[in-house]
Amino acid sequence: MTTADSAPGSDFIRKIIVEDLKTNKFGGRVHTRFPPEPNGYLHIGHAKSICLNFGIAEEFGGLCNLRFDDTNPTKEEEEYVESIQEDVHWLGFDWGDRLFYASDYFDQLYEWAVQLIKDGKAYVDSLSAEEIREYRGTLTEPGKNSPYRDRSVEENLDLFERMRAGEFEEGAHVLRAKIDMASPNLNMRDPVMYRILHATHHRTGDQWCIYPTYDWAHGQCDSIEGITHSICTLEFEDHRPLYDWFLDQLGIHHPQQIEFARLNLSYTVLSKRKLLELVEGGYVTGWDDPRMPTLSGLRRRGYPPQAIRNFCERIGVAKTNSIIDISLLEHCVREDLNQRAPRVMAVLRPLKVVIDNYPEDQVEELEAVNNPEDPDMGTRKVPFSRVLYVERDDFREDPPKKWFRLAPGREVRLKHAYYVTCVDVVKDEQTGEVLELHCTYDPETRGGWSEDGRKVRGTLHWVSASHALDAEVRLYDRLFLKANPDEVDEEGADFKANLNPNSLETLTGCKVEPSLADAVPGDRFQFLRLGYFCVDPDSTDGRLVFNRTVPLRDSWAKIEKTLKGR
RNA sequence: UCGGGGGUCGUCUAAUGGUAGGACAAGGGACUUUGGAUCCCUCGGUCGAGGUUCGAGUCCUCGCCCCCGAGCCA
Repeated sequence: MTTADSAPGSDFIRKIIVEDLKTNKFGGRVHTRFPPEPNGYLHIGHAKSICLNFGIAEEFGGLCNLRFDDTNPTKEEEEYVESIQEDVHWLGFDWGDRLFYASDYFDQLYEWAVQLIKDGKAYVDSLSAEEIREYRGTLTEPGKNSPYRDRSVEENLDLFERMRAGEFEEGAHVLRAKIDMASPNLNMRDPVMYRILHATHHRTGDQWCIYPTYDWAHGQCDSIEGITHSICTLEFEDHRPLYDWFLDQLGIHHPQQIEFARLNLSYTVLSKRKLLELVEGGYVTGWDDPRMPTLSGLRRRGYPPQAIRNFCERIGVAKTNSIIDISLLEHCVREDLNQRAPRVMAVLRPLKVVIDNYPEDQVEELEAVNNPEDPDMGTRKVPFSRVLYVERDDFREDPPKKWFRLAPGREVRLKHAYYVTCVDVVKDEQTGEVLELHCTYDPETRGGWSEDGRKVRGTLHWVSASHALDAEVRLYDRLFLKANPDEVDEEGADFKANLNPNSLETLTGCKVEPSLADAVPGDRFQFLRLGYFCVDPDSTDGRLVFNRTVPLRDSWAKIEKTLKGR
C-alpha cells in the first residue's frame, strides 16, 4: 500500500530526515520544536504543525520542544501562552521539561549581536522606518545603502549599548545586519535585527526596550536548543538564506530549515487576524465558540483529539498549496466517535405519542445496548411507559413514497421497545397542527422483535414523557456559506459577508433519556439517528445543554432530494 | 517585471524511468433492531508543446497557470 494515510512517514520531510539519519548529519539525532507566537489561540492549522513536529520526534526516537516565539511584546499575552499549552496537551503531546521562550535567550542574542557588530557584520541605522522602506528598493530594483551603513564599529557598539539602555525613542535607531542591499531576495537587504520597543514584555517585564526580530531570533533559538530540523510553513522559504546566513556568521550549530504548505480548510478561515476579528466583532461568542476552527472551539464542539490527529495524518504533508475539504475532517470525527460514543435516545422536536392499549400506570425498564460497535460498553435500562415523545420529523400525515417512518396506519419499531401502529392523529382545529398521535402496541414484540417474521422498515427513537429530562440543544452548522469565505461579490465586502446566518440553531424543550442525568461537560454521545453531541460547559444542575458535534448522515434527506429532483 | 516555491481524479495524496494507486466527496448496490455504521461496485487525473528512451507523472527544452516576498509582524 502506498497511500498517504496507510503509510504515514512517506512525506518529503520524513524522507529528508531518514536521509540525514543515514548520513549521520546531526549525529543521529532528531530534535524538532513547535514555536507558536503567543498572540492568539491555536487552531486546526497549528494542529497540523504540532502533529508533524511532535509526531516526527516520536517516530524517530527524538525530542520536540515547545517554544514560545515571544519577540514582540506589543502583541503577546500570558492568556495565550496558557491556552496554547492546554491545547497541545489536549492533542496528546508532551514537551517534558522542554518548555522554552525566545525571551529566555535575550541575553545570548544580545551578545551575538555585539559580536556581529564587532565583526563588521551589523550596524546601527538611524533612518526612519519610512526611509528604510524607500532605501530597500523594490521587487525589481535593487536597494541602496543607508548613509549610516559605514559607521565605525566603536560608534555602532556605543549606539547599540545606548539603544539597550533606553536612551532613544522608538524608531530612532535599529540594528541591521550588513549583507547586500542589491540582493534579489529582499530579506537579505540588510534586515532589521533589533528595534526599540518601550513595551512591557509578558515575561521579561521592563528589562528590555530593544527586541529581536523574528529573523534574528528564530534560527539562533533553534541553534541554542540543538534543534536538528526546523520545520516551518512556506512563507518562510525566502527567509531560509537569511536563517542560514546568521548561523554561518556566528559559526554555531546549524539546524536544517524545511518548509511545508500550511493547512487550509474549506468553509472556514484559518488566519489569526480573521479569527480575532470574529471574536472581537462579536460574530462568535469567543475563541472557544463551537463554530470556531480553534482547538478550544473544536474541543467544546466535541471533536475528539484523536480524530484531529487522524485527520492531520490523512491530509499528508507537501509543498503544494491546498484546500482540504472539510468533509474529511467531519469524516474523521464520525469515524472516531462511532467507535467510542455511547448511544442514547434524545428527541429534539418532541411530538407526544399515547399508546392507547398500554396499561395506564405501567413502566417497563427495557434493556438497551450502549454501543453496537463495542459490546464491552455494556447495556443500560431505558424506561418505557404509556406516553412517549417521538421526533416530529418522524411523522408525516401524507407520507411520500419510500417513507418508512410513522404515518396514519403505519407500523414502526420503537428502538429497544415495541412495534407500534399509528391509529389516530389529534390536530389543532384552528391551525391544523398535529398535537399528538395515538398508537397501539403489539405486546408480542417486546425488545423490538417479532416472532412471526413480520417486517418493519422503520425504527424510531423515543423517550418516555414522564421520565425524560429537559435539555437545550445547540445545532451548529458551517460558519461560512462559501467554500472559500474570501470570495465576495460586492465591492468592499470581506469574508464576514459570507458568514452563515444559520450557523447556530438553539432548540429548547428537547427531551433526553434519564440516563443522561449524570452527564458532565465534555461527555460525548451519539443521539440515535441524529448525530454526535456533547455536553456544553453552560450546563447547570437542572439544565443540560448539548452541542451537536456533527450530524449522522441522513439518508432520507438524500432520498427526498432525489425524489424532488424528478 | 526580479527572487523563491508549486502544478497528478471534484478535493487531498502516492507511484527505484516499467500496469497512474488510496482516501474523502459523488453515484449505484448489499446488509441492517440507528434510512446510522459496515461491505461491494462505479465515476474520475499526470498544465501544454516538443525531445531523450523499448518505455516518461518521473529526465531535457520551451511555454502556460498558481502561491509567497518590498513590517522596525511572525
